Amino acid sequence: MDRLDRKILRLLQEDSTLAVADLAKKVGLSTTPCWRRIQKMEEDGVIRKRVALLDPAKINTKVTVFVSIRTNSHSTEWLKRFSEVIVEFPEVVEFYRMSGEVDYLLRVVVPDIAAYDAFYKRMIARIEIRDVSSAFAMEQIKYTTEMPLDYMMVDNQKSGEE
Amino acid sequence: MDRLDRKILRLLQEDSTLAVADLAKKVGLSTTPCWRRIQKMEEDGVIRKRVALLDPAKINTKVTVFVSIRTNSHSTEWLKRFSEVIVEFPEVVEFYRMSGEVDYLLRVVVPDIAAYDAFYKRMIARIEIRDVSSAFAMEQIKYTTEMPLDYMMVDNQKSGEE
DNA sequence: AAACAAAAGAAATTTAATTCCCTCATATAG
DNA sequence: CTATATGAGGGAATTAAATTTCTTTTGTTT
Repeated sequence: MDRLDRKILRLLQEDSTLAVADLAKKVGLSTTPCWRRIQKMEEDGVIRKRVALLDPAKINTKVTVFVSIRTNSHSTEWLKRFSEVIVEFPEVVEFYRMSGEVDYLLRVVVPDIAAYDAFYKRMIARIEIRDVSSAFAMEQIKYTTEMPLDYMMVDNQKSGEE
Repeated sequence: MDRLDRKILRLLQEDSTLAVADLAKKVGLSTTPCWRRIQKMEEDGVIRKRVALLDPAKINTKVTVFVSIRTNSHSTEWLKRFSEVIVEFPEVVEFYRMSGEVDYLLRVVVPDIAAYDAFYKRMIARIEIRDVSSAFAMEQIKYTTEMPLDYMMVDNQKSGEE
C-alpha cells in the first residue's frame, strides 16, 4: 500500500463510478496496473463494498435522532438479545456500545417526530430497556462515508505530496 | 416512484456494482426500462452518488469518538466559523446541530486514543469552544449507509417538489 | 553485469452500458 | 367510437468500459 493506492482510495471514496482509465490518468498510471491495484484492495478487503447513497430528503428520512441507552448491568443474555433486536430495525443506521455514562448509542433516521415516536414504541415493545433518552438533530452539517486516509500505514514512506 | 423503483434502490444501496441486466432480472424488468429508471433517479437526485466503502480497521481508523459540544449562546459569526473549521477535519465524518443539552455532536474516527488526543488539541487550537465532552465507542455493532425505504411515498409522485 | 522479481503498459478480447427503434397499453380529443 | 398522442416496456445494435494476454521496463540481488 503506497501513495498511489491511497490516491486511488481517495478518488473511489468520492465517486466509484469513475472509469478505471480515467482513474488511472488522475493517479498517473495506465489502466492495467491501476485496475490490478483496485482488484487487490478489493480482495484484501480494504475496499469493503460499493454502494449507492440516497438523498434522505427524497426518500422521506430527513430526521436523525440519537438515542442514548443506559442499562444497570444487564445479563449477557439480555445484551445478546438487545443487539439482535435493535440491529433488525432498518431505521437504526448506526449502533455503538459506548464507554462512560451511556451504554449504547443509536442513530435512527425517520421522516418526522411522529414516526420517531412510532419507532420508539415498537422498540420498547420488543425489549425492556432501563433508561432511554432521545436527542434530535436539527441539522446535518456534515455526513460523509469518506474515511481519513492520513493514518494508513505506508511501506514506502514517500509521504507528503499530492 | 413505485415499488419497482424501491426494489432497485434497495439493491443499489446494498451493492452498486450489480450489472443493470442482473438488477433488471431481480426486479422483473428488461434492461432498458430498468436502466432508464436508474437514470431518472440519478437525475432527480434520489441517488446522490455511488461510492466505495473502506474497512476502517484496514485503513487504521477503527476508533470512533462522539464529541458533544455545549456553547452558551455564541454569536452567529462564531457559529459560522465553527462549522467551517470543523467540517475541514477529515476525521470528522458526521457533524450535527442538536436540540437539547448538547448543541453540537461530532462523530470522529481515529486510529487510537492518542490520535484522538492529537486531533482534540488541533481542534481547540483552531477555535475556542466552551464545553467539550468525549465518549468513546467500544464497539460498532451496526453501521450502514442503507436508509429505510419504508417511508417513501408509494404512488405516482407527480406533485412538484424541489 | 546477469538474472530474477515486481510492477507497468499496449493491444486484444470480453462484457456491460447505452442507444435506437419498435410494440403495446392507456388515455384523451375530435 | 375512432384517431392520435403519450408513456412504459422490450429486442437488438452499437458504443464504451472492464478484463485478459502478452510484452516491456525497472529495480534488486548476487
